Amino acid sequence: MEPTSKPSRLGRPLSPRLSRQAIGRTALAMLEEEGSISLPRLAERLGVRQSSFYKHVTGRQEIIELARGALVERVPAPEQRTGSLDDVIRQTFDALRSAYREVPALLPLMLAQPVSHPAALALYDRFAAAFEQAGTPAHLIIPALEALDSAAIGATLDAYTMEAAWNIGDEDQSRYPHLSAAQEAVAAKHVDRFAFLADVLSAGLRATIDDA
Amino acid sequence: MEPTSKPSRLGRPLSPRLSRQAIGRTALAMLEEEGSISLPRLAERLGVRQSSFYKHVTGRQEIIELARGALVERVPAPEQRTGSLDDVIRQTFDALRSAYREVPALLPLMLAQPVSHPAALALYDRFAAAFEQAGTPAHLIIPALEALDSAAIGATLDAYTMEAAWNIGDEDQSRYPHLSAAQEAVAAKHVDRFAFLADVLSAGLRATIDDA
DNA sequence: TTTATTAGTGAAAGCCATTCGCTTATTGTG
DNA sequence: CACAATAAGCGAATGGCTTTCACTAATAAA
Repeated sequence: MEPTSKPSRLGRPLSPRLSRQAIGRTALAMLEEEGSISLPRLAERLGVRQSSFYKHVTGRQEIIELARGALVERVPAPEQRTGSLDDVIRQTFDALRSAYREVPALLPLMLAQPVSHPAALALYDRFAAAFEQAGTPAHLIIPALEALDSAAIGATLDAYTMEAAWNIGDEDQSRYPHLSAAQEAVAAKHVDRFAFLADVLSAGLRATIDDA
Repeated sequence: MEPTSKPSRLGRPLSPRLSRQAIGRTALAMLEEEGSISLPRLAERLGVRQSSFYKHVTGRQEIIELARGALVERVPAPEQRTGSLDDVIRQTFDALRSAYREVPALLPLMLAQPVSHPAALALYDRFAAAFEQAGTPAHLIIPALEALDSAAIGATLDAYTMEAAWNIGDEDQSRYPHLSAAQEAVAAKHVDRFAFLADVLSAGLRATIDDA
């Protein structure tokens, strides 16, 4: 006879079908594939009715927070024990950007609520440790992290949302002459905006930190 | 007899009660005061039923875009004709940040969709002109603007959302030692995160632009 | 004057998040 | 070992949301 799995339509199932981790991971996958989260569809994916979520979670917001956790799980720890400030800056920026770029649709949801998932806090803690070890003054660590995080988020959203957007409609080019000229120039030179941002942040952070 | 105003429950009203501008401005006000937009409540504010919106607008998304337009209307044009690159950088960052800080709740909504409002494009065009005039190479204007915009958005959201957030729960401080140490240090020194970001961007952008 | 268009209304459809009472399995206690 | 307490599902219902569509009355055009 079947040990676990499918039968029994009513009452507690033989083995649990949900867990906070499974919810977070599936929500993240749904965001990647469909671009949004809805509880009915999420429930369907997990072979469960929507009302079941509330045994594991207080509501939609917490599911988004679990998706953040699932995303953060993918970010690798900072590499080596000893790195220059430049290395740390670039590794941090790179790690954040790589994570975000795979699920841009999560960003607007994430940004609408505070960070509370332990895995996310732990990740920031690891980054803070790396900055500390690279000699950053304690009072500048958080500002530096915020700068990198903001830039990574912004760059991801720009690539995701804006790309098509301020590619201005052909006939309207004359309305925004400076903008469309700049647009053409950046396209012609295939500027790597991500590398540009990394350079800006590295130069700016190093200068400002050493100044202090 | 009353020339315009209230009577007539059915059919076209004597004078129009809605306009795209009014919708955008009221939506922005609602975001400032209530922190979110809903069409029923927006309709109530405007003395109208929700279905009326669809005579002026294709849907919720477009209303958000109109709110972006209303926000952008508040941003002053770049000051003087001739400014150093540093001036332009700081004025741009400042203008964006000042606008965003008054309606942080709009940011997650804005970020979920492309920029299409003419006033917003016109604003970016003015910024592009200022960079151009300050001698920025054409292919770096857009990347520089994106960097400033991202940073302004990130700084605003950090102040709005995170403040309470990675103020870690007291008992959990030991779980994130580096983060909470950094948190204490930044609090003790009253670091002005906004000024820090402005310095980082200014130094970084100038270095990277002059390099090219 | 007639006709077309415009800007409102009202009702309804369909999605969504959330709550609650119910059922069945598991866990802990005397 | 019985048996209470708890845990994890389900089903149904509520209330909010966006959007659509047929309607009505005022204005603009022919």
